[in-house]
Amino acid sequence: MADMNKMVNDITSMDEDFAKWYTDIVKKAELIGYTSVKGCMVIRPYGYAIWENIQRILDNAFKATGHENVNMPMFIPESLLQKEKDHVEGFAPEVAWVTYGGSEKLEERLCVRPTSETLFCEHYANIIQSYRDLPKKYNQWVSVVRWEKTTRPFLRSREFLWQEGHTIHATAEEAIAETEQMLNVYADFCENSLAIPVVKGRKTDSDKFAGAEATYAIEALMHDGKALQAGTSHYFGDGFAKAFNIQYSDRRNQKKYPHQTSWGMTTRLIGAIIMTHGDDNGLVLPPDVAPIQAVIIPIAQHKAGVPEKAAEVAEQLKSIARVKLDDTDNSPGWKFSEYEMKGVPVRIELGPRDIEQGQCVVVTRHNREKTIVQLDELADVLPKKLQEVRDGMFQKALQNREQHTYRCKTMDEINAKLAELGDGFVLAPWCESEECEDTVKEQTGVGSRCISMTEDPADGDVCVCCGKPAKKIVYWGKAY
RNA sequence: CCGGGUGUAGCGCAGUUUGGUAGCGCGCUUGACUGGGGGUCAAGAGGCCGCAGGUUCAAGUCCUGUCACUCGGACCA
Repeated sequence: MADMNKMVNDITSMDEDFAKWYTDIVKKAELIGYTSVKGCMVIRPYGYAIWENIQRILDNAFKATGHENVNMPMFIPESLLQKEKDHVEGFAPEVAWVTYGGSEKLEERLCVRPTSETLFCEHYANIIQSYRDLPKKYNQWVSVVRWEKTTRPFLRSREFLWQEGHTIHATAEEAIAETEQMLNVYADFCENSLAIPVVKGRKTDSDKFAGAEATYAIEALMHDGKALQAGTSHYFGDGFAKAFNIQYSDRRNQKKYPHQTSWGMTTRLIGAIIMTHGDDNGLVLPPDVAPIQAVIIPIAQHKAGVPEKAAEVAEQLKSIARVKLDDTDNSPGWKFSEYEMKGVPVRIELGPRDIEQGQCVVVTRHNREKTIVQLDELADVLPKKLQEVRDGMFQKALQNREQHTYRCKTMDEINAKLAELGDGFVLAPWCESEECEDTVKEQTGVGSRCISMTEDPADGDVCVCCGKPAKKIVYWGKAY
């Protein structure tokens, strides 16, 4: 790769952690996209194809749980954004403003949506009168803008693509159930389709979404031990409904405030894939979302019969998987490296020797294992190999997470574990005070990622920081 | 917002200290041989040295200004 030189030079002048980050993400991200225009991502075709696959799978899951797709405007009038106090305060520092329309100065500034709660609320206020109008379950696939000061490819860019789901329900119970359901949809998607093991948890108050009553998140551990928030699901209570005066009449003709949720996943998922699975040879893509699931590489193409057989195999596999035949005149070695770098899960090598014996060589990307497969069995073997790659990737990531999850009772223990075993998740009890949360971050470098949903403190557990009785078990970690 | 760094061929860089014909690697083009891990050889194309002033017989190199990009810190999907 041409940019390798730059990488090596840059690394020599960086500390080790940063060099690792750089190798992991910049080198790999450049294959599929990069941040270039004013901190906004340019996503190349290969990267966009990954996103399209992510969209397809998630969208099906949303439809299956009763959501409808809509599209809200990109611009939000300032007055509308101002309606919910916490919400504005949270987003104000990072919104981009439109102040001119053509050469005319606008009477009211328009903000470029950083998220669309306010627009959905405006919509709800217009359409909801009766309990019969509830629930409404919407989703939209759009881009949003947050004027970040520092940007990173796929992990943080000023404009990013995402889906945002917005729902409104008659009761708090229903809304809470929705919040949890979508968190589960996200977690299942990450684990099954992306082969990324995730921790489900609730955000601490200091970390929750601006305007939310509760924020739930899935957190994944990258292979360098840093944590990445891969998706969020918020429960709003009736705060937005009150701010936007959304009311419905219940069965007894009483005016009630409905309860809302929102949830989102972004192109950051592509960053998560890169950072979780990537290795020294480049990307490793989960088969479900890989643009090319299997690449066929003919060897010694000039020899009679080789191109014909390769084309025949490609044709045969076309309906089974996303298959590409690379019949360019690059050398086979070059192609091997190329598709490994691009993370193609399965490679099929087909040369004169193979053809003579009615076989081919199948190589799985995650472990680079070679298997000889009879050509007439290939159609059955390929789906199994793809599954094998998914499972192998998941196990590898899970193992990495387990090796880098430390149970700690004291601050000293946290520092010792991190120093000895490297960055990772720290599982430690907490008293629920914000002061302790801050102190832990200051003294150990790990911030609170989320509160465990599966585990509560045992009797006698005390806060890792202040020593008072613990109320929650928290996942701590360094964040991207 | 604070503090560093860099602008020279498509990409990555050297050349700047000490002013004197514009260089290297990769990529690209053409052809030949090759082909089971980025293969070999040959011949080519490609530059307003970020921009604007200044000093000088002479500026990529020195001076002044300016623009752009980038990295780290603090904040965030």
